[in-house]
Amino acid sequence: MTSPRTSTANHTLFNGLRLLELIAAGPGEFAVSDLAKTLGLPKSHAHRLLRTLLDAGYVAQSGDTRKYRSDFRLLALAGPFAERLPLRVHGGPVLRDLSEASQCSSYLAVLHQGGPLVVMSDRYRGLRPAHALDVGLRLERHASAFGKLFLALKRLSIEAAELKRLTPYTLTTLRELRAELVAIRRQGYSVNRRENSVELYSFAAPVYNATAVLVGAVGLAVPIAMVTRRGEDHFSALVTKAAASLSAQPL
Amino acid sequence: MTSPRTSTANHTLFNGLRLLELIAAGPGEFAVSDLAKTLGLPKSHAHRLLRTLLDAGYVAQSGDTRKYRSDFRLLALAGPFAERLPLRVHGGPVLRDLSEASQCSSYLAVLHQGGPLVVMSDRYRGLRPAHALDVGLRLERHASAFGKLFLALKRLSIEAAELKRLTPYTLTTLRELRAELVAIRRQGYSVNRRENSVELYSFAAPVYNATAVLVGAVGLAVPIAMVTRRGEDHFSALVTKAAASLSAQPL
DNA sequence: GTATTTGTTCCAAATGCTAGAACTGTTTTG
DNA sequence: CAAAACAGTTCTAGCATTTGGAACAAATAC
Repeated sequence: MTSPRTSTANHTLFNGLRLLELIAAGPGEFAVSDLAKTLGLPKSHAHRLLRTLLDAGYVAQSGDTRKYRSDFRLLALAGPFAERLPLRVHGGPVLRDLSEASQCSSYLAVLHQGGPLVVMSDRYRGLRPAHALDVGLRLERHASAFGKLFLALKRLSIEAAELKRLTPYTLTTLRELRAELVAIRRQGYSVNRRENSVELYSFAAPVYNATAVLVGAVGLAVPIAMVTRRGEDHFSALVTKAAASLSAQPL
Repeated sequence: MTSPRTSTANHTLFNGLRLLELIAAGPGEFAVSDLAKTLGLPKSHAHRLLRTLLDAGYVAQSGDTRKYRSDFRLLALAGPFAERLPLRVHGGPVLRDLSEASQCSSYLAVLHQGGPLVVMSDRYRGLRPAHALDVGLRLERHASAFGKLFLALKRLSIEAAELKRLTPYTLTTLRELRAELVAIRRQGYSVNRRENSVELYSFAAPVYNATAVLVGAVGLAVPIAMVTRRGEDHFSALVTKAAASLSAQPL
């Protein structure tokens, strides 16, 4: 949902989807008033939309607090689609192996509407903290390993206005970013060095299908302590190997 | 989506969601005319709804055939919700082990709006055929192992009209079904013997949380050939064990 | 080459959505 | 403990929005 309203689109459906996204994204329950405020809608209107989502089975209402939360029907929407995605089908074992080998959270992402979007994740069992990337999340193009990888390999254009500073390490000038993209194209993988969160490094490598078309990328989020101990090369080698093994599958 | 329209609900949102479900469920692409016909809407109206879904990023349009298909944004809806479900989080390894041990497809289901709904699936690698149950699918209450299990343990009421015959083995009288439910309560698991598809047996066992509340069930779909070879007890023991190990987790 | 599809655009009519105010119950506050 | 503030829900009436038939162009079938 980028623009609040487009030329000729269905207002009701659009707002209903925004509402559903909001409830689906956050954990826990949501009050009507808060939802209405967030979306800039009158309370009664939000309430009506909620009732429709309720009837359709996408949200449920807590019996006592009267607040709204996601309901299981939501799974019916994305489930079949997700299960048919070749990248996800074959990516499961690859991510599992990668998480096992690196002892970190691993991810699969695709390029969607010009930016990276997480389509699968697998976290190393035993390691809690660094599991911030939910499936469906869109990442910053200039401050994520996935984003920089796609910018580099698809040679996408980007404007200076987009380069928002997120940490002291974020690349905020086109000059810096362009140099980085050249390096990424040369080495075949990308590294995000605390550019998005000061606690994390991340790595990403491209996945190609049988006809050599870029179809996605494999990624890895690594706490800084682990990077200083094992070195960047260790992790970049792991993601590159994982991406290569996924590229060998029939995608 | 049970009833076509409810008393006081948003028509546009409701139809838009039905449209999105339709596209998300089926594989491949969909033509505007077919979608309109299926939903009983005028073509121009369906087209407008599609444009809204397009703008929102939930569907994409093929450049040449002009047909519509699901797009990645769909994952953003269910992704975060699915990843936070304790049953799914802890169920992954359990289903994997179960699929490995049984060499069959295994499933996780919950009770939703009075019927069983698949929330996770894992198919045994190497075995293609019996992977019919998509995540999000709702099953027959009287002709599925999950359905009968929930009917038995939650003591739900069911009417004779619902007992549609699907195969020669389907239980189509309340008398038969009641006897079956008594047996299920006694043995603690349920078996579906070709009652839904003539090629499949299926097994289901209940999952309880720490406070002994029924929160879901573990299931297994087994081709008849394998049942005759290994016996029912083999598979019922496997699902029961898997369900017990999942019940031991913090759900 | 014709005829029947397809997806898309247009527009007028009225449906049904919108949003403010009123209502009821619960929680917070003085 | 009163009373005020705020929760979710219901009501209503005006008018913006959706609606759906018909017209359009392009692609496909015959």
